[in-house]
Amino acid sequence: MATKSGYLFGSTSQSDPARAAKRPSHEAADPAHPDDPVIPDIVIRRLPIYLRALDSFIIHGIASVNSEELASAIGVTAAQIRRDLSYFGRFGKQGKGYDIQLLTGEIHRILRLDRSWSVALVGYGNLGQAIVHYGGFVPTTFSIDAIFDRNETVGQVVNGITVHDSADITPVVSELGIRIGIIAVPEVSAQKIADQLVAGGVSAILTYAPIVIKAPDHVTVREVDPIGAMQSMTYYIEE
Amino acid sequence: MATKSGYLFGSTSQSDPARAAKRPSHEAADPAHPDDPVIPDIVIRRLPIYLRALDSFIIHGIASVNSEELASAIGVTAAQIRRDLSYFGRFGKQGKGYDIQLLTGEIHRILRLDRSWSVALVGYGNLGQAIVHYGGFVPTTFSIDAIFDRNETVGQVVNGITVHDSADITPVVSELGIRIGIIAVPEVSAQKIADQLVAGGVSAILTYAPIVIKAPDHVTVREVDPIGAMQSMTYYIEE
DNA sequence: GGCTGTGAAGCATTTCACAGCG
DNA sequence: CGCTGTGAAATGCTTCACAGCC
Repeated sequence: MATKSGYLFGSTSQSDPARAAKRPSHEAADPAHPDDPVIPDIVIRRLPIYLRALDSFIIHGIASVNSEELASAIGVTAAQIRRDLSYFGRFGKQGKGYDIQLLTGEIHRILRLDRSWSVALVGYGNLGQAIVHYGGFVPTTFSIDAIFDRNETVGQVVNGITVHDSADITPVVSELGIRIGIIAVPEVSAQKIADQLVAGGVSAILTYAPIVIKAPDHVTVREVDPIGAMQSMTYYIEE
Repeated sequence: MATKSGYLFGSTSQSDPARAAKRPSHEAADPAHPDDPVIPDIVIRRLPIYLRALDSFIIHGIASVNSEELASAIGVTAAQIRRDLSYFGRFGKQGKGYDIQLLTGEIHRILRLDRSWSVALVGYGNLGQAIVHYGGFVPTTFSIDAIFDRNETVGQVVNGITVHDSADITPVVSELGIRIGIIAVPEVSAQKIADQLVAGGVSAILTYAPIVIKAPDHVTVREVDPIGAMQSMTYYIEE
């Protein structure tokens, strides 16, 4: 359905602009929470950051934090944290703060990270291989269950799964019921790959290709754009 | 000095929150353009996207576009493009639109991409290697001129440059006059690496480590966070 | 007493809509 | 006549500030 925020395109993501009527639309597709007061996408994108900070507190053996402490760990204001969380419920205790274990659980539930998600990776070149072997995926709830590419890598077995030909994206993704796709192919083929993923039933796409991926409204697209990030930082470098 | 926008942390970046007084502060450091009416960081972060779209038009042999065409190629509104560009000058022609060659040149100048920038890469594991071998860097104005790591990779020669020991970041970066650093090391060492880079004179940091990097105000930090992007997309996946 | 949750206020960004130039 | 550039309006997000619960 509709979309969210739109200040910039998010850390990623994009889409059509003034499509229907308003909503600058981009990155986000409609929430699977039609009833909610429509939570800003910006808030949704901050939740993973809160999660990381909470993890860090847990590791340090801390059991509860107040909004002030959490805020300074992340680099935002305490009011923002309280406001963000208030969109979803009342997780704190006056005079106390937030129980970290509890809050972590709530955020996981909100983001639907309290289950595991199958992911399809398209493109098994340098980047794709780095993604597969990246340890950072392990502690998360995502598991790469299908890999696609063309050329010689097809047929190769990685982590127990066979690299399929990109031509089979739609049927394989559909068969496996995969809802998340990662695009790690060159720009020229990115849009086509996205279309195939969508046709296979994917509704969330993370793309590393530096182009604006067009997708239906119900598909969320986020873009990882290190080059763009660098190109915008040079603006601020003082000589 | 100060900072920019702050809606989320940008596609990346972050920093302290209510540091001085207001400005949510984050990602951006003061512009090297103290006189300008202070351009929103969000606008700066969109310029690389405009650049990509313009490139694509050039490749297709198109010489000029109006705001409407450019907008629909990117997925934003025409008004936004006109407003964004108006922060920097008047690059269009009424009744005509924008000359692509000219506009590309102007944006390059604005972002200071009309020169080449030396970059230091810290971390030469899977990710670091993928970054070095990533073709996407070639057509840009960035060149990795120093690589750092620990362990066995030290001393190895890559693309003509030797992998230095991370202990030497500060002196080497300083010696080479490098102003941009890329952090591709595990979370635990990321902050320390950032400190070393800053001590060496770096004022723009692109980090792949999923933690909030603290840096002085004059340093711009942008974060690439694929895991966070995925964790926030699951919110929208409809069953 | 401390700290959350939240109206209301304050800002920032986007969009409208149109005067006016080429 | 088309399309830019831009006041002014609209929208959206963040921060203030405080009532009220633990």
